Amino acid sequence: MEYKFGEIEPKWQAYWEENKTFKTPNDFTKPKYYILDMFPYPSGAGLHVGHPEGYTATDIISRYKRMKGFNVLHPMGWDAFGLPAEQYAIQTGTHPAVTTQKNCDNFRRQIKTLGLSYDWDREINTTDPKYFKWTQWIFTKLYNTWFDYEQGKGRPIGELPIPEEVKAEGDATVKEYIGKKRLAYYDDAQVWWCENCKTVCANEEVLTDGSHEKCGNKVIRKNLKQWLLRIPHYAQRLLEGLDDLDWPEGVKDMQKNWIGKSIGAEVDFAVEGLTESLRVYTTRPDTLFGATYMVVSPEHSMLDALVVDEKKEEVKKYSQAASLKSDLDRTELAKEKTGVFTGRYAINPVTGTQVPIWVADYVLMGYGTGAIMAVPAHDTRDFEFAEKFDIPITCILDPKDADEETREKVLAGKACWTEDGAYVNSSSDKTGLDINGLSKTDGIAKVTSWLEEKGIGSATTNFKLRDWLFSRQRYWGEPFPVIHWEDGEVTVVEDDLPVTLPDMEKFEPGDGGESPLANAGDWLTVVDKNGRKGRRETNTMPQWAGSCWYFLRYIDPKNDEQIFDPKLENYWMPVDLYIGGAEHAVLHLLYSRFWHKVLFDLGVVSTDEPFKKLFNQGMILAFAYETQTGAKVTSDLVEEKEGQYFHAETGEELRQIVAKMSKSLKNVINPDDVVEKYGADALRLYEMFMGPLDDTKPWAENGVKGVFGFLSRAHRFFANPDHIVDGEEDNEVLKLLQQTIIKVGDDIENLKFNTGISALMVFNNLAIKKGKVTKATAETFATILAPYAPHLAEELWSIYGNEKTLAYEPWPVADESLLVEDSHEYPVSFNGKMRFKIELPLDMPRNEVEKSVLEHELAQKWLDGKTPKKVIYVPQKIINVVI
RNA sequence: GCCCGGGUGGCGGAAUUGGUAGACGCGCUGGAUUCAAAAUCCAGUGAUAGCAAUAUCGUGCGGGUUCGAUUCCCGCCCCGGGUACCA
Repeated sequence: MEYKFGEIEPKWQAYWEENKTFKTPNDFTKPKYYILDMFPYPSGAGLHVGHPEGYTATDIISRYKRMKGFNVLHPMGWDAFGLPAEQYAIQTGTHPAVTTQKNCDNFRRQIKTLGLSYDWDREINTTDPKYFKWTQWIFTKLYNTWFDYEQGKGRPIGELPIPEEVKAEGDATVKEYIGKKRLAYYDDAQVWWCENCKTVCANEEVLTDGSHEKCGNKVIRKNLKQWLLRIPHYAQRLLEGLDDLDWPEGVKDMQKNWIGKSIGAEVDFAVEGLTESLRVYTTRPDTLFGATYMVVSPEHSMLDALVVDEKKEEVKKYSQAASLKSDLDRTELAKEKTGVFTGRYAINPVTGTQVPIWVADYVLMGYGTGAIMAVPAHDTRDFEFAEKFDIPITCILDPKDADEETREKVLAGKACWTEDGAYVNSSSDKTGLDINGLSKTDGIAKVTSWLEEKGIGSATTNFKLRDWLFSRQRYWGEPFPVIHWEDGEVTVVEDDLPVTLPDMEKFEPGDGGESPLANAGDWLTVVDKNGRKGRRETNTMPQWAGSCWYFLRYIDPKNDEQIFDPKLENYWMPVDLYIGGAEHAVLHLLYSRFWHKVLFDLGVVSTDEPFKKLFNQGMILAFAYETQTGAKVTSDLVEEKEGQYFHAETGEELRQIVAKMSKSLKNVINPDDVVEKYGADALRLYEMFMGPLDDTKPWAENGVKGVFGFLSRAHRFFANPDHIVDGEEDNEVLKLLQQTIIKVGDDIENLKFNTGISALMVFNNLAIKKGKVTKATAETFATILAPYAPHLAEELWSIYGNEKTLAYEPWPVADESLLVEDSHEYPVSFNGKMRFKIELPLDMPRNEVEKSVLEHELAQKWLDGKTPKKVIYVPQKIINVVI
């Protein structure tokens, strides 16, 4: 009875397709369950084994939930705009649409061979004009929305109150005023530019080392007119929204850090010889007594006014040098502080003393006010700077808990102390402020209210989150529905969407940051009814645009009248479970939440957050091999003998290590090959059996053989009518079956697929050992196997004479009465060490339990004549004798 | 530097309201089957000592709490991820 997966699997895949088994009806009478995969970018390389990991997990849950009576929405689509197709077009002249179509077809074919239960009638593609019509539509909504801080929500731009003084200035000023409030705006921006990709990229797309996350090339700064989105307006909402989400804490932390909320105060320092004061932002207004100098960033707007004549030349030189430095030089490696004294002094408002104002590039213009008060005694950066330039260091926090040596140094201004301490030197007769003896919280509160009374400061909140750079110099992306008119007006087109891409033959980007669309001929030019000429926006949207909202389109993918039917949205949203890689922790997931909140405020969607529960699958790595000296050896040159590894040519013994799959190591696993050799069910099972879903783990072909063995044994046993008998089921089998039903179900609910499979294996082992089971048992086994190995399960189900698919058979309910025990085999320990076991009735009174244990012959041995001090008896758990 | 996550057999990994450490699978060893091999089946398999029954040790390291700690607390070490002049 051979396990012919090569026949079984295509047969059932064809059955599901022909019968539209997984078509999802909009059946409002059933409870819904929306389970979503992060849709892939269909690359030319096809699926790798990382894709099916998440897809199998969601498929198992989908199949399980259907059996539990839910109406399950489980769709798939393509995030198909993107660079590779465009680069291929530049090289070969093949239109990106052609390449994309081919790749999508290949991905779909591959995914179908895995037996995943998607509703293919809901397939979407971000490059389809019928799809990106609505991406553009959302862009127009962003453009026409402003954030009302009083109500804490986005509102239509028409509801924006215009102040009288603005109105008085005329239409142009009103327009400008409105433009400054829109969530999408077009402006000069200092942007990250990747010379390799010839495009700009968002802050979030630049890695820590200053390289572009797409290609690894170092990015540079450039000034360009670009579209930006005012995501910081939603910073507070995005932060608060995280609290109620069932997401991995790590991802929430990453988003929190990225949003970077800090609470502090803005303080105005009077500047000697100027009427204008210098405003700084600080999180520690209570350390004002220790502020011995100030720093403004080289880009600060007041810099010119601050610099005294004799310092002009020096400061100018310094600022120019700073502007030429890349941000990388300014932050990453250049730990050595640099700066120049402006020659000007400010007055410390709490001490009334003079403090010098410096310019230094360790202060960034983009955060706070671009100027700081420096407290060198208690801030590492300020301390380094003050030491280098011999600026006074005043200790105002006594490190009471530190060791004596450190404490003395800190008090003397010879060391920096950044922890808490007791205020010293924190009072002034001149200004009357005194915070000595207060706690940190009280100190901050007292100084802040003192500043507020004097009208020179106020409590302020700051966020690290910056405007989102939203345009790219690419061809293969959503065109902006935007026209730049010859008279300088910019309009956003709201009717006649979509704006489609022009057909082109050359896709090279222009020099100096011009999109390929700048050469688009007729497409470029527009004339309005008054004869005014305009030029279409030539930048396109970033790849994130299409993925920001795709989960909404699955709900009603063919609707040409609306983005979706609100009734359907109301039923299906939010996404109940979203599974994908952790690499999207801040990018896609933050952008998506932002758009969703705007759409929520505008009443387009019914939920404030799109994804109720999020889960990250771990990365799949592969084994690689290296010599004793650490030289890597490609996998085709490795031989395994008796569990050890040798170089096929030199015979040298090799070490097995774990590494990312890579072409250079020749250790890439192609799912097609696995399906060919072991079948889709084996691939699915192994992907889940490897370990916890969220762990990073290495692929091992022997592991695939292991689960393949399980499927073969299960098939050999359960598909053979000789093993399926009538009559009463064996008690042991019956009992284990109930336990397995519970275990497999619970493990699916908790995404612990590896142990669920283990339970199925244990049951299979027992059935084989017994040699026979009843038909009822066999059918139950097929049912609980189905989410994991659906092809084999359907096969068995039909062998038992069922004519319909088991995809909608109810999940079995365990008969818990069969699991009730009347006795328990207790482990008996002496001083915590397990020594022997004893079977005792559950209803035995405590004193009799103790008696039975102590009378046991082995107990005499361990007691060794002594009287036990105490006997711990935990019913149904253990017995511990303390001697 | 800071913030997360993690260290358990030869390997992937089980087990946490504190209660038999090592489920399940791989690998390995022995046996059955075979002319032989593959495949399959059966048995064994944490380390050390012992013919064995059995004993001692054992969940990164060092302490602590407890009748009892992989699990809780304190202090370290190592690995992975994120982030970094954000005032």
